[in-house]
Amino acid sequence: MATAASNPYLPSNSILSSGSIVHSDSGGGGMQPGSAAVTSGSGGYRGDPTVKMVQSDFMQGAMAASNGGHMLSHAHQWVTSLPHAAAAAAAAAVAAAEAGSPWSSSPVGMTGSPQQQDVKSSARDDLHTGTALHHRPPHLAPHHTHAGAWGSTTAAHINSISGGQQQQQQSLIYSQPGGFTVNGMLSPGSQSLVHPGLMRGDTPDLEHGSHHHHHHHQHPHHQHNATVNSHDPHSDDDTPTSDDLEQFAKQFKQRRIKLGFTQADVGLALGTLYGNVFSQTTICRFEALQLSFKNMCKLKPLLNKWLEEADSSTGSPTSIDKIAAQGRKRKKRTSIEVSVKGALESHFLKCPKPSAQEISSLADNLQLEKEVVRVWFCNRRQKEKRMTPPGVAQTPEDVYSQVGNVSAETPPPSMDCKRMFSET
DNA sequence: ATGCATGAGCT
DNA sequence: GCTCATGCATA
Repeated sequence: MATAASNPYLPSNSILSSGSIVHSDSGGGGMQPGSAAVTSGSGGYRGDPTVKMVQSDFMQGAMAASNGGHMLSHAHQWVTSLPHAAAAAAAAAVAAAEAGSPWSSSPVGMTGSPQQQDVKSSARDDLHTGTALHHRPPHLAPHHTHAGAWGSTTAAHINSISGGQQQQQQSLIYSQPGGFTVNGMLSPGSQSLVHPGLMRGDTPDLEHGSHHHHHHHQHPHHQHNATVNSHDPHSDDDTPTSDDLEQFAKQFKQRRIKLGFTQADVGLALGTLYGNVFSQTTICRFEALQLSFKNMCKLKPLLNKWLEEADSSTGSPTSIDKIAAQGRKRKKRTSIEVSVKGALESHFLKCPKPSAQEISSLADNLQLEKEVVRVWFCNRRQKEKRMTPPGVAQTPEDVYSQVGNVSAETPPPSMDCKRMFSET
């Protein structure tokens, strides 16, 4: 096959590159004979349908599978990223003051496993942002499968719950290393960010109203925790609660905007300060509370430091250096037609975790690469986890009110969703 | 602000 | 294969 040495995914055949993937017009998940121009037609790099385990956990219905049936289509293929110098846009007038706290409803279900590579020694920090008037009991609420978001108002322990299938993660806190930077730049001015000491008093808006009202309901649960070697089971000053995070995120966003920084600026600054750069996406998701609980906990200290640094430097020109240049080949984003998306969502509702075989069938029917479909499901599941579950009415307060669910929610028996469609 | 993607680490 | 963290590219 003609393949570029550098591109494992290079489309060997560019023959059938019909621009339009689809020209469907009817909603309902109709597929049509289109072209396989969806990112290369070659086999791809993987194709070993072997295992297939379905556990199926959460499932909730709250979406509709509707589609429009129009849209344009793009041909996808790999692109060689080009160097782009980003110009800094100075205008970031955002003014969004929306209020929405999607979460604070589902329990978290992650375990803690070490990961990461740059966890330095650390000192704990933060949490003094001003809230934390509450405490959370040392119990977890490993509810079952309904991953909606993260820990409820109280459960926030990331210790190690071993809920069922989640793994990995890293320590929550770490501070800056001895003082080196990967970018080769350190913010001038103050390195001891540990305590800005004084801050400008022009920001009286520290409203942590604190209107917490968290009740919880948790029940013992399955599994076994086991092994708990050294550890203070009582540390009650670490691990912020969901409320803490929510409050912090809001404040953070507000201050950030007030100070005139964009999300991207913050991400870069973090790199400069700690050596850990983050993208605008991550900052955005943090503010929007769209990260996993654990991830939020990890980022909070860093952002908190940045905040201190930022607000203490009245007129200091923030060091904004550019680090860029990424020369990597990335697959061009595949645009999935709305109609196809509708079909995928329908299937997702039926079976969030399709087997490899099912994915293949689906891919075939939808004329998408198997990999694309697989990834779509992965992303979908991930999204389900962070999105506010019911979305529908139900104030955070009401969520907790649902006591009585102390039933033993047995882990969903793995059921297999066999192919539900065929093409003969 | 988000959709699709990559990769690490774990089963 | 999956989850989870993270981000480029895009709407």
